[in-house]
Amino acid sequence: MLSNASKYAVRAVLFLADKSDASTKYSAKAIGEELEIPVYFIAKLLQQLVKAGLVSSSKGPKGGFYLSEENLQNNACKILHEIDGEDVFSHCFMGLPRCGDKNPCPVHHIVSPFKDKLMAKFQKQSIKELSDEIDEKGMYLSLKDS
Amino acid sequence: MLSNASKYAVRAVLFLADKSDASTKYSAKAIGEELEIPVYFIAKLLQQLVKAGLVSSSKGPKGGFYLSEENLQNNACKILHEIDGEDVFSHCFMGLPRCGDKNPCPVHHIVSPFKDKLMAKFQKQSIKELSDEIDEKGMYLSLKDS
DNA sequence: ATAATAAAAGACTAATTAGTATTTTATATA
DNA sequence: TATATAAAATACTAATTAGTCTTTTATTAT
Repeated sequence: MLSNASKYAVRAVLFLADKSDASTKYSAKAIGEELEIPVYFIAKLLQQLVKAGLVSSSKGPKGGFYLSEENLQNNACKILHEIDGEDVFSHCFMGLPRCGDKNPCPVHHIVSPFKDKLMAKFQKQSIKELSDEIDEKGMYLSLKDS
Repeated sequence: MLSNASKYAVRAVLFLADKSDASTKYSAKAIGEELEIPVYFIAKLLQQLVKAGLVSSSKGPKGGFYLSEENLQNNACKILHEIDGEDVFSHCFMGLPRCGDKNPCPVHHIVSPFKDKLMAKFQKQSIKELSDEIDEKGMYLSLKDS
């Protein structure tokens, strides 16, 4: 459903949402190691997100990636769309072309409400709100030391 | 989540569950065209399932693929496992290593019940039962002519 | 100024998944 | 018994995804 790339990207962004700000930046190396993601890979992904205006960065010593206040107002869906393309969630789980409420595949009635719930998480909440919820409810972006 | 291969395979098997029996067989060509699946591809997949004992076949004129009464007693999960390997559903949706009830990723509480429901479909029901339900509830395996 | 740091850019390689084509073997039927 | 049919076996090619590496550019601090 999601590519490794977009999973990595979302985790990295949520990490930055929690830990970074304009004066506390993280290098690709630090992020990759913290989240157990290949360093060169997450570097490339974050650069792509910077280009798309979803993440902020600065070069040089004390540079790195971070989320600005504006970045925090975006929803997580934008990350997915930027990395995996616009139709990440639109394909039928069983691969049935033109599957829908009127012509459901055998698992449409299970998959459809699941997608709705995911959308509520990723689309209706801002990254800031999602990140706060992750903190409150004790969810994890990394289990490196657990 | 599922590969094209396993989606194709499940649809093909459910098609055979509905339409075939020991005296009514379908060629790979017929199945591929009916389900809008690349013919050579579904041929190869069905051959793999025959080898695994999940589908039956006979060669020559009037030959083709079909499901025997024994084949119908299997669950659909076996198809998925045969094609995509044993850990199709076990990976975390966000790619978090060691995600689980105790250490949930940000969408674990949404994904986990979804997986349970899918399991109930694919693991607890036989292919026969699933196929009957598809008939009853008017679900689709193909929308070729809709 | 210069050295060190870290992103940006871009060019790769590797692995996996998807799909196609060819040859061989078995079997029904004419 | 010859022919046509269709699976089985096998060997591919193509496309996508995953991951790595090198060079360049900008910036900070010494």
